[in-house]
Amino acid sequence: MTIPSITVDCGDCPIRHRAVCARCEADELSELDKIKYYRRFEAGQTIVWSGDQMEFVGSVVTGIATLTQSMEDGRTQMVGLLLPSDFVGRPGRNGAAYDVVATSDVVMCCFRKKPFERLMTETPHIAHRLLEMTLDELDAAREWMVVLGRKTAREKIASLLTILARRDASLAPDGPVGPLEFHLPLTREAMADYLGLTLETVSRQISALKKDGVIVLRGKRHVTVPDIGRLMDEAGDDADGGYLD
Amino acid sequence: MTIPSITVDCGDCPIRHRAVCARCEADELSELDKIKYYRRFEAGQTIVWSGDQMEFVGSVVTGIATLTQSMEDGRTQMVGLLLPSDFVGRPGRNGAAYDVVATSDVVMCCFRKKPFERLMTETPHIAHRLLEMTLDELDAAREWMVVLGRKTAREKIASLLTILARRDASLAPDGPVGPLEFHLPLTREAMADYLGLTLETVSRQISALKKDGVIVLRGKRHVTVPDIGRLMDEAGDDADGGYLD
DNA sequence: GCATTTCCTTGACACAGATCAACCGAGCCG
DNA sequence: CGGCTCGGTTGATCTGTGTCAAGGAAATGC
Repeated sequence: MTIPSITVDCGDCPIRHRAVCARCEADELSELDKIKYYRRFEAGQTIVWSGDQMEFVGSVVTGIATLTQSMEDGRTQMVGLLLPSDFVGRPGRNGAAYDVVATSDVVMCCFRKKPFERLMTETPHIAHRLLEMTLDELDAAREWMVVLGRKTAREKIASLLTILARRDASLAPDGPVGPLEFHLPLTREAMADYLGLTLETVSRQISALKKDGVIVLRGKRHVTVPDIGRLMDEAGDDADGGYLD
Repeated sequence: MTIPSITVDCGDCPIRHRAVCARCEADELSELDKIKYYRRFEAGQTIVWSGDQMEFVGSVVTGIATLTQSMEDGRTQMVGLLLPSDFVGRPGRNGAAYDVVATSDVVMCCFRKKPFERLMTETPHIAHRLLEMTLDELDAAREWMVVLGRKTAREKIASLLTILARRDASLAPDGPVGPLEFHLPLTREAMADYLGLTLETVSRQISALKKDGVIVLRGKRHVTVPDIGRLMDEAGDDADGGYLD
């Protein structure tokens, strides 16, 4: 539920990166440019396997990826959703802790890990940004723990839709005005994995929200939210995400 | 489920701090000592209210504290458990994001926030440690998301007991040898808040684990684990916490 | 065209965990 | 001592969500 607060214009990528990218600081421009490169992944492709070495860090430029963790018997829980501008990687760590999977076609703006880490240690400003970003992620993870531990299925769905709606709105140039519309970037099964539900329950609750007029569906993936306040009420959140800093 | 990996001997406190404390680096010794002080909190006392300014960061020296988040209707979810040596605070952030509550009497080794942040920006080593600690916490939070989203009540209890047992064992001088014993530092209600259950379910599952010989209780709070492997099986975890770095 | 696959919806039913309620034992206080 | 509170246990019952199953709609391939 973190709302992007620090964004920078990379100059190259068609998004505003959150936090770390070339051209964010004039000083580091040439250095970061030297170690920057792009990678493309196809929908369904696993970007990193849990436990593997990760040789890069970077940002999602386009597309959606997920962080998931699986139990031995196959139960899986998504622990993070990576939307455009989100950062991927564990600077200072060797192995990946989770599977990173491309849910749609994904383009990532990557930095080679070793040089990036060197740059990080030499550039307090970058280290500081990374700490901020990690604290944001920690906040988001803990916020999600409330969703997983205490919310009903309907509230869970509403919470997820609220995040996606706000995220889309914040990327739009003119901010959240009028009824929000967005494309659902996840299958029902992926939503279930994020919410700790089954796909059948997800489907039923979406149908229920539709029947009650909280959302309008065109096809199965295009969502219109006539009243974002109504949706947030359904999510059981405080009036506003509650962010402070 | 994070296993403490970096500990330092503070020289003053009767614990080995995780990560940041005076005397961890000779260079910063005098500086950190200047801004260090102790605070005592009574059981039940709220150390920080969500949203309030936090004027310190620090480590728990003795006692147990919890991080909790509440919904408007009173449902509460614990999002973190603070045991001796754990770090408290959000360097670089102003408001607290959660309630921090002392579950037992607590002594904290605190550093005044502003000077600590200054020191942090001037001392790459400290900044780097804080990033590592925050990544640890993020891993732990995400690990807990699997517990909340996908585990059964019995598995949840076993997961919590495993954490507490391992934490106690790692603090003991001779490591995990023979049957583990530890004091349950939480009420059934606090356990329920951590696990996304009701206190009745917690009580029932503990009784069931006791009946099945997975644990032995003396009184209501003293736990003996005859076979930690058995307990970990019950928790549904991979053979070992799965930590890599 | 038809077959196949993928994603989704809906129904019937089962069950894990919530809810409501009674009670126990220990500690504390007047 | 009696009365009270707090933390915990256990039983009876209810219910939200999981499970199992059937089938629909759209895309893809032959």
